Amino acid sequence: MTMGLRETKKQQTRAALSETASALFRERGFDQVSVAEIARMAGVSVNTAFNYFPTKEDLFFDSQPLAENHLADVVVTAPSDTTPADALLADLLGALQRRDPALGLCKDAAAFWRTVAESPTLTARSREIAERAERALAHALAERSGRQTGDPETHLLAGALCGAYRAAVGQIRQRAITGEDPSRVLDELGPTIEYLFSHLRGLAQPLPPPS
Amino acid sequence: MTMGLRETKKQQTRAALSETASALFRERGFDQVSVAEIARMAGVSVNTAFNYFPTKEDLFFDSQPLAENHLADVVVTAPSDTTPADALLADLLGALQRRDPALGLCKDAAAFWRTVAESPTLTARSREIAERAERALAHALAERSGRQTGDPETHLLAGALCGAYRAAVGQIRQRAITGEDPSRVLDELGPTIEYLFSHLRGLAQPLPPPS
DNA sequence: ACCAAATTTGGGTTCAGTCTAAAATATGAC
DNA sequence: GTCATATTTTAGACTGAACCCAAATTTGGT
Repeated sequence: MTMGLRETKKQQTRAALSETASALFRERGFDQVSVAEIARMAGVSVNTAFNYFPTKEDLFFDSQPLAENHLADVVVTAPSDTTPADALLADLLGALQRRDPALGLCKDAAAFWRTVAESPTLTARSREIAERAERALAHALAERSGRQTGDPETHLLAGALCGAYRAAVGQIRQRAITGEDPSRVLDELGPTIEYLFSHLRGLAQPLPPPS
Repeated sequence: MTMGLRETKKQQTRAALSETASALFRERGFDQVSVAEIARMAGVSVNTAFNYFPTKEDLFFDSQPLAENHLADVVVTAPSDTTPADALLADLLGALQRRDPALGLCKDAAAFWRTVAESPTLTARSREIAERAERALAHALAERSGRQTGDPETHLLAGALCGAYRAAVGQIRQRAITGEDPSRVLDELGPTIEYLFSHLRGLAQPLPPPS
């Protein structure tokens, strides 16, 4: 339980790597920093770096991990008389109002997402996460409606909801990156988002006719 | 006009690269073939290969290019009394019935998409294309509704429509890959797709209240 | 046949990522 | 404390994608 010296050192090494990586990426961008450089500055060999972080991207997202289960959680924890669309809408508006860092609505979060946007590799990784989030959402929707996992209907529904959600987040982040005022973003996008999701509402609850 | 020897040779080289790549990829998969090998078998240097195809993925998708403007085209060319959702639905069902290769609904197309699915790199690339397709769709929607490009509403709408479309195509391709009978796929997914898009219909036409 | 422009090539370099075998280090038993 | 064992770290070599340059080749026009 007390975690021996071995375990402690491992955590230190890991933290050292993650932190120096984070600092370097922040000041120079993802593609302008090599893993070798990070390892050197963390006082460790390149092999050790790859031992803790299988890819360079993992080194980046360690400090600010992308929550791939967020959408599913939102839907699962929503009260049972709420449609998935409404649950996601509420989540989005809430995040907007509380200036959630995941949306880039504060100085350093904006810098984080700018770094992501500037690197094709990181953008690709975040698309991958989004895809996993969509699958998780499909799973959650299936659970909620008592359907078996893998039911095509839940996947299509998840696709539409996730597509809308991602587009909304994308618009928000884009504005956050360009340094737009958060409350202006809220005013500008809030109604549009609300409008869109209100139309998505109808598509959630009724199961398709069993024909 | 007649295309001199120079141009002819270029096309030959290009074709040789594309074809040998295609053959190698088909029989061994994307990651099990190196650009060096392709170049060698095409009787050309590695540098020349990269001269014609900036990345290895381009070498793959040259034979079966992903149409990143398809969605936009569908919406643009649809009769003006049709909603975008209906246009996309019709396109999808049409492709399903005519066993469009883009859906993997024939032997070699299924193999193509299996190869894509088995390679993280190729999957990433196809996600990238999908994103561009979504942007193009947003642009087309803006055009259609006389709005200015970049209007957030069109982006959100495109996100939802594109999300649904992609999920549908994903389901179809997955079944095609596992060798399911195309007409069974149609029976199984057709109604679900129709159901989903019919609910998306309402969200297309009415512009948001000007507040 | 010759010159200029375009194409191809060889060689070199960087960087991510993998592998193996050898050093360094912690742990537990005595 | 010391020794055997397990774990971590390291050096070193290697592959594959991708970029760069300068030299060699080929082609088009004359």
